[in-house]
Amino acid sequence: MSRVLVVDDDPQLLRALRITLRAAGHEVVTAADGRTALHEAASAHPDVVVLDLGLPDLDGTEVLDGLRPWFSGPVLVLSARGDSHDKVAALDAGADDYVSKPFDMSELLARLRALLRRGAPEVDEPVVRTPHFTVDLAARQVTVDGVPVRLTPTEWALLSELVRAPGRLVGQRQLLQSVWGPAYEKETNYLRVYLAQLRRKLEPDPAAPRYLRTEPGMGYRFTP
Amino acid sequence: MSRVLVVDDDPQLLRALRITLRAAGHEVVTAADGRTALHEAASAHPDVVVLDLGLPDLDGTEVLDGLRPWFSGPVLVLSARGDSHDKVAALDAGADDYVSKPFDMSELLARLRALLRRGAPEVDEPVVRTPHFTVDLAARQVTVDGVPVRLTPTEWALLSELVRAPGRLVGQRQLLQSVWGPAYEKETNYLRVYLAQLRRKLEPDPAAPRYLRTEPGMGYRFTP
DNA sequence: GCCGGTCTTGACGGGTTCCTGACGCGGGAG
DNA sequence: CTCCCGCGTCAGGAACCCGTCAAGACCGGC
Repeated sequence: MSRVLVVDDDPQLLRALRITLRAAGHEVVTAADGRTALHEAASAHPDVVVLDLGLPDLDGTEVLDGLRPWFSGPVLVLSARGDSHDKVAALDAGADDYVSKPFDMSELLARLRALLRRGAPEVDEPVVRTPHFTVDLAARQVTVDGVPVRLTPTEWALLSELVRAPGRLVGQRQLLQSVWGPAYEKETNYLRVYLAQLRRKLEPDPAAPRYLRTEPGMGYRFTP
Repeated sequence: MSRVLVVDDDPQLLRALRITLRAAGHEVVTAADGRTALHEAASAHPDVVVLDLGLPDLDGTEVLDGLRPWFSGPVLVLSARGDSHDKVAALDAGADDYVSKPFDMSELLARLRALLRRGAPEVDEPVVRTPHFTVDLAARQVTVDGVPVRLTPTEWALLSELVRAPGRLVGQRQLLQSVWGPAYEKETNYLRVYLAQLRRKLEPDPAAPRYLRTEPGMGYRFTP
């Protein structure tokens, strides 16, 4: 899902964090001291940094100072010291959150989710393009060859569900459930009707779908 | 500097927070229960919300749910309960930070600074122009072909909400919520009435809207 | 109390969207 | 070869949504 750089000098904690973060779907990069941390942050392009303040070579604030001029992603600071003076110092040095050891792993994960959630909209590409049409998720607008096309609410709900998973197959149950609700899991003819309408509005040749393909018996797939 | 909405039912804490935040250079708006909180959040346009979870009328999560669909600024949750399950729940419900009572005031301020630092600068161009009329968001004035037009408070609230998102579709729920408050989510006829009034005052041809377009079933869109 | 402006509320006609059933086609199974 | 399931297509009626108008409620200033 997203890349996390974990900086800590305690190998045991590092290992625990790596396992937990992997299980939560993150890609994990680790560093055991400040110098490596700065190096890894530059080369691995993490989305978020988890930084222990008690490092053998550099002070935690020094790492933050080295990071902040060019790294714009969120930084979550871990520390054994819990008094508020340290927290204020770290937060004002550029940290986005501060968690005292010992900490609860599920809370750490939730705080990471909150940080990533906020960072995501900027990085996330809310506009999907194909050679023939573009879908702007944020503005809720579709244009074919540059001219805006009007979609009904149902058409839009269906299209956005497909476009949010480019190249991936989306099961008909999932489509029906997220557009019409859990009670309509069996009404596959709805899909046929509305897919046809979408293709008529978007595809260059609606009879030979190029972007909104159907996988017989399984579902549909949007291929940019 | 920035506007803070503080939601807490303890008048003493509310007063302390107001004084401290004022001293730190913030503008402070307060609410003592969930309903007022949602209403104030809609009308006062705060940059950040400090939300106590233990409110007399609504559950804290309900306030978050009412807030999140349209409020994009950071939310810092205060709570008397400190176990990690509550923290995870609040963070996953859309909170950006979680502080347990009793808390250190300087830490709260530092966390607010961190949240505001990351928050979008919101350097919106305060004056929006179209070939036919201009909207000055800062001066609260609209001119059509150079001549000022009088708008009622409700008309203005609706127009500014639309103009703040040029080209983007604004859902009718969001419009109703931010103009009339969360209790009016279903009164879509208000929108019809006031959109008609706005079009009569602004559009060159009110019968064929060019700038304030309606997307049936979804909402309205301002296109410059 | 009166009056002007503003906000709410209800009703109606016209247009659009949604659901539903029917039909034809094609490919795989028997 | 035939049957049958799944898919695409089409069309019609019901339900919904929107724009419009007007009358009553509300609230301030005078």
